[in-house]
Amino acid sequence: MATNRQTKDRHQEILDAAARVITERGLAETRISDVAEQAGVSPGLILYYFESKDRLLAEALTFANDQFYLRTSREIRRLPSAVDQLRRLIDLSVPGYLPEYERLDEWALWIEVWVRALRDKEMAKDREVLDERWRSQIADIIRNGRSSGEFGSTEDVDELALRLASLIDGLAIQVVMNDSKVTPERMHRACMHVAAHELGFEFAKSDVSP
Amino acid sequence: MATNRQTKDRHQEILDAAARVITERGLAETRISDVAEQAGVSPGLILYYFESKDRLLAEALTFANDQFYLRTSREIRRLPSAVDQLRRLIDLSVPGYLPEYERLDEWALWIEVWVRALRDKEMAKDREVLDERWRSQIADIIRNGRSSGEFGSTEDVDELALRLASLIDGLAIQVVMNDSKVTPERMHRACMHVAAHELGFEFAKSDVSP
Amino acid sequence: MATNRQTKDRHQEILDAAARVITERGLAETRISDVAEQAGVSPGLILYYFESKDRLLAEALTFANDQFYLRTSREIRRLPSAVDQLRRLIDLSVPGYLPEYERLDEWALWIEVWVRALRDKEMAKDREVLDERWRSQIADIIRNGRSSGEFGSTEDVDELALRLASLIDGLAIQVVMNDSKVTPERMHRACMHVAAHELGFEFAKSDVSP
Amino acid sequence: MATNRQTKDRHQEILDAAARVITERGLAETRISDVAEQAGVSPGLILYYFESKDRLLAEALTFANDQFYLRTSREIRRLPSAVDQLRRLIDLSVPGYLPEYERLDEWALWIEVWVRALRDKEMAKDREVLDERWRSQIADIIRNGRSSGEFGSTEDVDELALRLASLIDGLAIQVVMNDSKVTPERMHRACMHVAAHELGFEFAKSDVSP
DNA sequence: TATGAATGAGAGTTCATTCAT
DNA sequence: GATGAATGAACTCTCATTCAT
Repeated sequence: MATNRQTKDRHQEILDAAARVITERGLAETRISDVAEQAGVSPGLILYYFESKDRLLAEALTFANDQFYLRTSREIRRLPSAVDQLRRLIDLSVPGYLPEYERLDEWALWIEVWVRALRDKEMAKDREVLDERWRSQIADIIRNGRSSGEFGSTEDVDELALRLASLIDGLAIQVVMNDSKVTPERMHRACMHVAAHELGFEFAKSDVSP
Repeated sequence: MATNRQTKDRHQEILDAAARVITERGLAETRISDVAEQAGVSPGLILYYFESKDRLLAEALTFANDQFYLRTSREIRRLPSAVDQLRRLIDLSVPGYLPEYERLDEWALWIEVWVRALRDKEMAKDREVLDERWRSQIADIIRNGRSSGEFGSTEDVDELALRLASLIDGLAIQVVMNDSKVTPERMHRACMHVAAHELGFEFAKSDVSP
Repeated sequence: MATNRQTKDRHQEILDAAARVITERGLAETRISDVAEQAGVSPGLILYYFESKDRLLAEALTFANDQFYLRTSREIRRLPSAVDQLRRLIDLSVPGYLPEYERLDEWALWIEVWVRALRDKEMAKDREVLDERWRSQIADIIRNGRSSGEFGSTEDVDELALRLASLIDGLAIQVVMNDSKVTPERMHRACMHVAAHELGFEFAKSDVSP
Repeated sequence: MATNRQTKDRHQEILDAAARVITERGLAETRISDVAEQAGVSPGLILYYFESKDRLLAEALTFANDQFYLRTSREIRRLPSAVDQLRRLIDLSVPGYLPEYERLDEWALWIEVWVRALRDKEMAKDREVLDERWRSQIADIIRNGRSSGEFGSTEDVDELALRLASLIDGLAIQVVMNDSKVTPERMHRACMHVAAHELGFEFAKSDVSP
């Protein structure tokens, strides 16, 4: 239906606008009128589509993070080897590493998710689902690499995936905060180091050492 | 001086109260009147001691995190061997692992710091200082263990410290969010695993496997 | 346009209400909620139409004084002779002289303008414009009377207009303050005296002496 | 008594401080803490000497205007001829005319008195007394000049004094507001013109024309 | 006298939400 | 669907005033 179609578009448009505003101003400083302005509609309309500001922001956060996951996932699946996939995943995960994929915004939103999830059960659940999916993606890459012989045999894939994912999270926080000691390059090196050692393979020299 | 003393106490009392309220309600939901109530004083007094709500909350966050660091640091320095120190540091870092040191609150505050630091230069700087100090503590333990022969020789102490600290951060997020798949025990195991492997030593069997 | 029309009305309504409240309570004691009550709307709406309390009050003051000028001006222009015009202008200027034009309120507002203009550049400028316009009106009457032969030739019209306008201001202050020695009648007499002497003509006996 | 003496000093000091603050910030913007700071004491002490902020400000206003009157009066009485006295009175009355007696501050305070007197009976009464005294001073000068033959005979001294005093008030307002069309010189000329014409004498040429 | 910590009563302002059009 | 006027509930911050010391 045309109407339905249009409605869906408006939903998306508003979510997009909200995500952009949250990125710019932070969750706590985001007002409905900001989102309305960003979306080019009136504040009243926002609440016509979303039952409350709270619901809107929650949806916007998961929506944005979902978008990121999908984009990343699509890119990675295209690559032929597990080594390339893992390398790409790390490249994409380091905020500010690839000029064409800054990822600073996504990480900022991701941290906002954490804060909200501390007190919002719904958001906590969404976060868990997103995180789980992310770890699974890493685990899948590892399993593929093991099948293909690219990686050595590893005791427990899920444990390794957890360690890798968590390392990325922990490092990204610092990078995204502009920590002068933890640059994107240093984060990248650290991730590559762990990947190489834990999976028993050699990345190209250029990747591992500066 | 009595006056000075009292004034200092009030400052601390209010900061304490603020930290408690932030923990409970979250930074965004913390009102001056909440802090006043928690501290058992009038809202007006809060602004007699702190120039604005914003300044108060910022100070409360760094104050609380500072407190945590000092407590942890004091405990660790008391231990004789580097192995014990590292183990204790990990024990204390895992939220909900030690019943007597829940640490859930501290981690929640720490995440609030991150969000604020995204847009508040001052807070970003404070965060960097606190983080650096934390990494240094880990690095120092590693250096001590290497000198004493407890740990094998490691290529780059600072890199290792960064990896360990970041892993802890990344895992703690999930634990503190009550992720059903990432329990305190699993986080503990993951940290111990990395510590053991990267430092080339054996923890007691009971530590490594559940 | 209906919307535009309505919006304009609300603006005026609020300015009117504000002027009334300022008259009643004084500028310093006027609260937004008073204006809202007087206008029969919610306090929030006041700030929907005016960016701040300060802007509202400033606009209300100039608005009210503008209104007064327009009303007076319209009345005077209707009169055929310069003598009548000048007499009418004086009649209208003496607070409490004509029962049907008390003018006490307008003078009170005018004094509030002075105080504000002491520190508010914008208001100072507005005041100057209003005052200049007022003096011009007097000067125009004098010029007309000179052309028509009603008044004798006077050296400098603008100087005379300044003296007359200032005399009126200075006397009105005392009358509006309810000075027991400076009654409306006495002020009226004083103004007529000066007008007659400076312009070299005779008012009807009844005007000059009580 | 020493105590009494000191108390009196403190009273004066505080009144002085208050007058200075009112001049600087305006009556409405004057806070007790401002006065305290200006006087170099604690805010508490202000209310130890004055029963309320309102009383303090009212007293400060009349005090300051009283001071001005006394200073002017003393100066004038010293002069030998009525002509000189009147000229001096005018000189002193024009704000910004004499570099050594700016008088801008006093006029500003005087306008604040008017606003307050609109609603404060007490202040209205004080104002009337001060004003009356001022007009009497002018009337006395005129009477002296008439006795000495300096001035021609004038019908009604009090009426003339009222007209002169009011003219001065009305002009001073504009000068003190920095009206670009009403400069101190122009005000001075206007006052001298009226004085000369109404009293039938010739000032030195230099006084009357620019 | 003098201080300054402490209170409490507002006041302005913001903003989510509603609803008539 | 869409607007934007209107409301009302907070919330921060200010400041006169009190009072123990």
